[in-house]
Amino acid sequence: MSDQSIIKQIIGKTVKAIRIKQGLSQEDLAHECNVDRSYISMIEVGRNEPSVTKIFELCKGLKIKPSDFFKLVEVEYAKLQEKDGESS
Amino acid sequence: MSDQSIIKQIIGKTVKAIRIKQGLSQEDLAHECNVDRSYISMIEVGRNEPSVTKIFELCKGLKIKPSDFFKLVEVEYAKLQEKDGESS
DNA sequence: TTGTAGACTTTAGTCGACA
DNA sequence: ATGTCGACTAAAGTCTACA
Repeated sequence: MSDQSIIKQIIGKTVKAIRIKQGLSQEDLAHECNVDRSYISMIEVGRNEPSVTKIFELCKGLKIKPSDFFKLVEVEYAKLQEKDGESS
Repeated sequence: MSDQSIIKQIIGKTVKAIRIKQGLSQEDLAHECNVDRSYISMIEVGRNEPSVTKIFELCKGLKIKPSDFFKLVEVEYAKLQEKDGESS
């Protein structure tokens, strides 16, 4: 229940953080990736969880390697797992 | 058109390769991740593209870090991009 | 042990318009 | 420059059963 929604929140925050750091607007990024601007917004806000394909495209626009992107996500995910107290 | 289907093929092959290496059956993995076995099959065959959330769960069962998983995917993806002749 | 089919519910993803 | 609503099409994801 928690897991399914946690990931998309993290992805959204991560995309936004990188986009800001690159000095891009949502529209800039949307244009780079050939998607609608509103879709970028949905992702960043955590309303939609982008598919891997989309994330690869986003990473192209964000000029970051997908594996590096997921490393960031992974770290945040691990943090939240601690809080929730997940015993592997 | 090509890109959208390439990724799921790569993900499928990658999941399968790791699963085999771990000596797990599809059913073992399905049980680890609390999903149906047929779903694992669909992924491996490249019929469905699992969401990031699902991939994180799969990685837990496969005992691999998501970022490492995506590194493998990324490498294969890069290879195919060469073949297709993607500039950038 | 794996692939697939079918039927179903939920969600991603596209787009235009408005706050 | 960003979030959201509404409506739509496509695809994910679940499950049972059969090759």
